[in-house]
Amino acid sequence: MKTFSIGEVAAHFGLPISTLHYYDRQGLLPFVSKNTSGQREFTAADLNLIQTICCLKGTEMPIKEIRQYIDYVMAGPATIAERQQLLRHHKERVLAKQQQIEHDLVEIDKKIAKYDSPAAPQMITRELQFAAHEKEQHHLANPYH
Amino acid sequence: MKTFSIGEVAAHFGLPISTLHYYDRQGLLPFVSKNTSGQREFTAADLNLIQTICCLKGTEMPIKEIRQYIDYVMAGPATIAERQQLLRHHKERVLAKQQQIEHDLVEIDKKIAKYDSPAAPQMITRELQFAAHEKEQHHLANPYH
DNA sequence: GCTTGACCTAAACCATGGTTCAGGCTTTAA
DNA sequence: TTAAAGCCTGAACCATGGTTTAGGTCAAGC
Repeated sequence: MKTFSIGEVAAHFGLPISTLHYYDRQGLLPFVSKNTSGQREFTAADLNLIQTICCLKGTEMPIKEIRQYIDYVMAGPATIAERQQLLRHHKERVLAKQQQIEHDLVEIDKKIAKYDSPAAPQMITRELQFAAHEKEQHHLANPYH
Repeated sequence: MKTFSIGEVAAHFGLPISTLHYYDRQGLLPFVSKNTSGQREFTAADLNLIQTICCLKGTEMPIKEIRQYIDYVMAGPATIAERQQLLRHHKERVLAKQQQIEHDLVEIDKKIAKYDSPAAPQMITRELQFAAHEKEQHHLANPYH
């Protein structure tokens, strides 16, 4: 079982090295050791934890919260309940966001479908006219061209 | 059909007024007119467009791209194809991101389940020991406690 | 043994998406 | 008719999540 250089790890996860440095600075990689000449050596276990970090980041967990999670991990088995709570809470947020996106996508799909209709130019022209009319009614400048 | 003040619109969409000002500065609200004394008056049609902006923002479309879309809208029916392409492209990106999140959530769920097991403390202690062992093997400092 | 590519840190820089502040007009309700 | 609340602009400020630069050390191949 060999160890990996930062360049290898970066390539493996498709991240710039600078991002790994940044994560380290933010306290996300306290588990990564350095060899006697100061270079980071990543073990297999390290890669697993970085994989987890990538999952959390991929689901938009803020760095500070990832850091909290990592701190729990570093503290050993005593923090299992806290880790679980943190992950559960995160999961709920992500699911809620997924729901909202789902909803927004429906609206966007409606727009796409509308633009697909052969009657789209007429409909849109009418809408534009109505909008202009509405402005006029209220003695407002017409911003449409 | 009345018009709405910026405060009313902000309340309606659950946004700070400052965000609407910001959007206007970024060119997202060229369709909003001002009355003779310089205050914005939002019409019903304006609210519809802002609703669309909220959908795009809710699905993480960057401001610049929302602006492009709005520019197309302002240009009238001639840009229907461009609007559709923009929305289709956006939709694809959102779906891809949803997929990736789905995948990440599975991993997170595994963690949660693992922490749920009564054997979790033992498992985690063993993992920790193994990680420490791996470090030792490579003559690296043990960062765990 | 020397060059080249990989790595190190610290600090500066950057883009994005806002928020806050200052100073001044407008509208509304007492 | 006047005070309070609401709106205006421009500019400064901020947090987040990195990236870039500078100046130096380290390691691998020739």
